[in-house]
Amino acid sequence: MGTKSKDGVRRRMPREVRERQMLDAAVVGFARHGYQAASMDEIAEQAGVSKPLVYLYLKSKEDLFTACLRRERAALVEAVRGGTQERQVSAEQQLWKGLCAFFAHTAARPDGWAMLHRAATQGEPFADEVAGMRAEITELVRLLLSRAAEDAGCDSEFAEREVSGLAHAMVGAAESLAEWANAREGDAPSAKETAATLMNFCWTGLGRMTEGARWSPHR
Amino acid sequence: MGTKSKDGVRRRMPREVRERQMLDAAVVGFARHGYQAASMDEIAEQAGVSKPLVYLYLKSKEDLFTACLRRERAALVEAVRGGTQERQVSAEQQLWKGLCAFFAHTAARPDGWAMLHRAATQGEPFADEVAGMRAEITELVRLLLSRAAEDAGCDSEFAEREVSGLAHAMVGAAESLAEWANAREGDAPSAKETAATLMNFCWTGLGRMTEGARWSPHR
Amino acid sequence: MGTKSKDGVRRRMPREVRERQMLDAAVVGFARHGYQAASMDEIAEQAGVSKPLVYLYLKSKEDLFTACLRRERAALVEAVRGGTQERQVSAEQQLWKGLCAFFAHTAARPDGWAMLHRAATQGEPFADEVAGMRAEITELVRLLLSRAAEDAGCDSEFAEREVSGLAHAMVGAAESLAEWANAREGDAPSAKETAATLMNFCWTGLGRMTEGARWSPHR
Amino acid sequence: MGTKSKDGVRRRMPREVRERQMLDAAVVGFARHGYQAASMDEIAEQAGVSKPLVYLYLKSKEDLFTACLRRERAALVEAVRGGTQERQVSAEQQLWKGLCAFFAHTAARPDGWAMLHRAATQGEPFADEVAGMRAEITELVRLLLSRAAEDAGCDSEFAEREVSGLAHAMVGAAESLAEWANAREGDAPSAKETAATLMNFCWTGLGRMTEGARWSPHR
DNA sequence: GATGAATGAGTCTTCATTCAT
DNA sequence: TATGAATGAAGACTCATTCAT
Repeated sequence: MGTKSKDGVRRRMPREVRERQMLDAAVVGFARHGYQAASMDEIAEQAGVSKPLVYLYLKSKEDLFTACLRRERAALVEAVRGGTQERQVSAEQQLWKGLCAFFAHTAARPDGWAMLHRAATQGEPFADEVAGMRAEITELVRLLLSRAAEDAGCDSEFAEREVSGLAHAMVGAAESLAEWANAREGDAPSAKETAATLMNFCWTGLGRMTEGARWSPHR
Repeated sequence: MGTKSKDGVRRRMPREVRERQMLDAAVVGFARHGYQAASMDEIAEQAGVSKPLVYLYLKSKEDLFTACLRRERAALVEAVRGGTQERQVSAEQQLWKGLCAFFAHTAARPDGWAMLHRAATQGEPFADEVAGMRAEITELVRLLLSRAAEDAGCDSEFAEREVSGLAHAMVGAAESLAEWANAREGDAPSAKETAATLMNFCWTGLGRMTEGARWSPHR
Repeated sequence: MGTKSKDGVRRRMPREVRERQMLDAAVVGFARHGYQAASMDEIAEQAGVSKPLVYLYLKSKEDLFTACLRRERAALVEAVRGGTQERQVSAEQQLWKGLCAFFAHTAARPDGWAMLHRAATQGEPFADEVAGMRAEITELVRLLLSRAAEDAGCDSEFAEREVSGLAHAMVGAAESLAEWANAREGDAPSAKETAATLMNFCWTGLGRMTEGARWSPHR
Repeated sequence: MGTKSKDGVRRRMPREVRERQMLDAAVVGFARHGYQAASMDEIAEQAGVSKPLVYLYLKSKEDLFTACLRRERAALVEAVRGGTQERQVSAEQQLWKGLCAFFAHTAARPDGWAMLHRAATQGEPFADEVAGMRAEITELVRLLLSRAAEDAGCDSEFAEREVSGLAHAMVGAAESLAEWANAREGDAPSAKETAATLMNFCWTGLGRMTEGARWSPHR
């Protein structure tokens, strides 16, 4: 139980390393059980460390959770931003790259993503942190949609509020797809496949909207 | 504290009524704090009943949660089904009606919806129940999309798997929009507005897909 | 262990009674070990109750301590006041009665007194409560000394500050004597004996002071 | 953090010096928080040393406390003895000198005195040590009082037990006054003033007692 | 039908103390 | 000499749950 050297004694490790191990274990625990149900005992054991050490390094359960949150959030945002940063390409291409990066990341770090996703529905203490992340990503998407509209020569009628709603829908759809893709074992679709599904789903509609067309219930 | 008659004595009420009060209180508690953080004490007090009575009627916290889940699930599914049941109309119209019903319901019972939504990320004991509901709704959507494809004379190329993904994306988008709409205070959009946003977003793309067109990264 | 009925089952008791038992046990615990070292587990066991009940009724260790403090303080102050209340008699007689009452009380409730005494040197949270009690008693003594001076036709030279110091000395001496008397087992002096010791010690000096005489190091 | 030389490296210091630093820090800690609440972490940090070093030098918290106790006790007793040692002068003058020395010392080392004073109400482990000190000082006073009685030609009626009580009262009064004097900020009385207050208070009474007079409640 | 009284089991958190270097 | 790394043991506190009336 825990990281041991060859002669069965637990190794001393630099703080940095141990801290990473703890965060790793914590992410798994929080992802699987949620904030409340996750137990510090289990996390410590999973990290191969005694509980006091966890408290020495990470102060409290709340702080530990926040630290995990921040790390995973940073990793995710960076991944998504990475695909969106090239200024040369069109908004369409950027969105595509971003989606690919998103699905690749969520597939590569399923526990990290699960934790972030669950965190959205945990209690107040983390509302801000989580809302912040969601806002960050949604804003990213909103900007892209907005720019796509501009590229298409769309006038200001394509109001802020409408784009906002679309961005939220998009993010929700992406999250749901990520969950769905991760849930499959064996025949999980590739990140690109999933991203393509989403692009297929919405891009045309978005294009038509920029042209001023609106869907209406009457016919 | 609690429901009292004019002379200060707690009223004896038929089981049915008391049970509803408990479920109501529980839904609020679970919605606001999540399963783990919600406390039986608080729920009992909120329901105006002593704790032992809650246990007498609902057996355990887990059972109470499940009961809430089932009730809210049934209400939501029924609401959505209501808009989709008319066999005469087109799949498009049915989807539209269903979305309207969904957003209307989530707006009318925010706590119920919040609980269902949170439940999706609570621990294992309820995974089945919640997954069941999600599957039920997703299946509903999947059928509609499938039928829309058929209506459009689309052949079987529009494979099961692709539609499945779309249905998940759709449901995720709807959930996200519902959350977004509920979060707004004051200028919350109407159910129809929200539904229209979503239809705009996806319906055209869906149409094009049924025609065999696919979005592709290369141009 | 704990209060049991004849058939070995722990009895249900009205809250009031149980609360008193808890306070009794807590006073003993706090008196013997001090605030920090006293354990809630031990207190609960001593009271013949489970820990949660202690928390249900008394909220927290700090609150429990405060409750004990208040109860013992009230009892002590009332006891001392009782001997001092008769307005007819001289200050001298009142002081005498007060001292007798004080020593009688501290002898009758050694744990209560020990707790109060220890509390004076526990940490900040209780500083106010304890300081308040000390101030209350010291003020009582100060008034008596002041009045004794008046009775002796002493002018205002017998300044406030000087009386204040005397009152503190008096209280300190009394506390020390109480401790000393309680520590003896077997040949403990009676309350009256102890009170007489103190009166002997200080009353003449006090009298001379009111006449304007002062002790001085030079002869 | 800690004593560092100019180039930022912690200085190697002779054991003696380090040990003094630790005791100094410990006295402050124990004085402020009491034995239980004082933390070894804080003490080590305050001393500018790592915790293992504290354990290397002082073995355990209990030993550390005892060491502090002994040091402060020795310092206090020596200070008081210093004023009492001259055999030439009268018991009265010796008592006066002793009191002056006591109040001067407690004012000069408030933390040391606070620690000693608090120690009197800490748990069993130190009861002996503390009782020892109290006994030492009380005995000192008792001897003086006894000698004063002798000087006054008082016969053995002035029984041992009576003097014992008086000594305890005296010590208690002195402690209380020391506390009271230390608590004042700004207008704190000088050691001599405080000592004079106490002499005024008791010396006359003591004189009368040696003459056989006794205070009695009946007139 | 309804509840005040009561608890077993478990959680987070802290602290004095010791290795290994 | 001196310390960063690490932990066993214990304490405060809470919660779902049940008895006895």
